[in-house]
Amino acid sequence: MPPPLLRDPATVLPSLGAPAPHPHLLRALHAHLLVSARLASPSHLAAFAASLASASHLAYARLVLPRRPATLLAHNALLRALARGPRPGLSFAAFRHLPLPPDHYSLTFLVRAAATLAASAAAGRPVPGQVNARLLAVSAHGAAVRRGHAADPHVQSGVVSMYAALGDVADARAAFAEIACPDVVCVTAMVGALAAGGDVDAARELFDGMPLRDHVAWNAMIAGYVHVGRSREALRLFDQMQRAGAAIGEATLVSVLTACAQIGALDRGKWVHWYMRSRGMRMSVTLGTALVDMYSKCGAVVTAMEVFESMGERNVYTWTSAVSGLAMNGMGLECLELFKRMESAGIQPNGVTFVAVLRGCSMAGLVDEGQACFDSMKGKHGVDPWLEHYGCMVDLYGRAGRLDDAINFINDMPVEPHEGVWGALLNASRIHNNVELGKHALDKLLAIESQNDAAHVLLSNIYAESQNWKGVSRVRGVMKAKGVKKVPGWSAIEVDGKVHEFFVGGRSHPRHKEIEMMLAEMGRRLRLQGYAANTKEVLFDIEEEEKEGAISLHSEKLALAFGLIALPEGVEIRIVKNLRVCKDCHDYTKLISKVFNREIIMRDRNRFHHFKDGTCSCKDYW
DNA sequence: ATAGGGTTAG
Repeated sequence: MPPPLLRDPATVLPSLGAPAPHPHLLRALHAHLLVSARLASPSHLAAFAASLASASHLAYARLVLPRRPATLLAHNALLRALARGPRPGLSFAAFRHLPLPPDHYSLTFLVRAAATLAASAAAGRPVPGQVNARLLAVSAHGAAVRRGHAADPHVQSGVVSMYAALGDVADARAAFAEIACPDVVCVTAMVGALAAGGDVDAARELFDGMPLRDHVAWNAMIAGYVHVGRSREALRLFDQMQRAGAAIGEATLVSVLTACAQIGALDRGKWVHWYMRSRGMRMSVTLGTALVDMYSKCGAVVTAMEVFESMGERNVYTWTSAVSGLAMNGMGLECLELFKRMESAGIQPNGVTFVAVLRGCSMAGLVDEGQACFDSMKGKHGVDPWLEHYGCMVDLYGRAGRLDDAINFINDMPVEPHEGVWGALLNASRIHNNVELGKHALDKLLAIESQNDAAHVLLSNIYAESQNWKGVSRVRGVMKAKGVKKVPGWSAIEVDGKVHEFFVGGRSHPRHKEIEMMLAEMGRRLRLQGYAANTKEVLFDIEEEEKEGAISLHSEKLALAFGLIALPEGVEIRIVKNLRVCKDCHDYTKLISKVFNREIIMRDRNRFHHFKDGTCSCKDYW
């Protein structure tokens, strides 16, 4: 009786991500295959070759394969295993040494290998073997053309997404244009390529023109909207997808959850969670991670942690989401604790994880702990600090008022400081009203990036907070002269599952009349409490919103007024803003929470503010 | 007897 492993060639195939079979097992397997004469069967040989190729047993595969009559089946199995393995670049070596002419299967595997390498390179991950992803992509495409398989639909769709993974929309377009009669898969690949390149409108046009859309096509389009931050459109498309009766699967829900996270659509996010449970969907790592992210970005950090704890399998993304969620919600100590748990669990943190922990420490004023984390990066975890991490450290010292430490840290940096480092110093100067240091940081910042909008706005706010109105108008003049563009700010609020978006000074909401009346009422009641706008027409929103005269209002005030009208008493008001909240709006919201006796949860670009009884969870430290 | 497009953290 052979071991169960040998009954079917398929069972010998390595599953993705599985550890490499132990050499002893491979030798035993080899012996069995030889003795039972199964190695003469091409399918068994193919399965065995794939098993050998699954990791570091490539040499063994090279030893076994040439001793048998060459079959493309076995060699394709090798290519397939290599393309899906940890070092896809090895497919190219195997391809070059093929003893037979490759077929359309071989080319499909080669293209997939190139696409995987391209994706790694685009993500900034080191490519094993130090290969040039673009060179390999072009050579894979070229091989397909030379071998006469460039017209195979499987190869074509792969080539389109391969160029998309490289970030080369023009080449993806060119490859797509060559397809005489693109099928639904090829068109979907192109929709994804256009969306990844940022041109979602072109993607949408292509999508709308599709004679037939399957669920993957819908997913590609929804993900495209999410990718460029047009989450409301993503959610609208998801509604249409359901009405169209397309199959809703994991990939769809992950994109929908990402959209909910972006705009703080907690009710919709909860609905997805409910939907998963009602359909008995498995909580995969990806789906669970998306849920943790959604709940924490919607301010429901307790639920986020419940989901996190309930997950059977967690990877570095899951842990990082949770660490980042705690940081964002101002729970610096808990964030640090979870990070330590991650270390004990043997999950290797990466650069993104460290950005999250350092930000958590920074927001909670945990200077020594943050310093210890930073010091452990390289030695203990083998993670080389990025410029972002240096920026986090300057932020950590600077926020805590240790401006000298921040400056010394910058002077001791082994690399040239980038705009983020100077930006952090500039922000620290603002918090601690150090105009001189702020000017210095700004000079450095503008020398690197003269069009930096946030820098100008920050300097203006430093002047404003120290009542230097001349300085403020000078900065504004400079901005106008240079044509520095400001990102428009928005605030979103969800009411009955519908997300309402407000822009600065906006009047386009259907209930704008009521909002105006509510704003007047809010102002009247605040004045009774002694509130006076601490800055008249001069204070910018911390980043880019501009206040133009007394009638213009920051978007969060509009959203807040609408929340007071549309949400019943006792229900907390949740607002999500794309920029940082300014001091005036922060003071205003604190008082509103007291005067109207409402809990207000506001997420800005960096963190959450939980307002209650006239105080904020950030302790005015942001 | 092997194959293509869509999904997670800053």
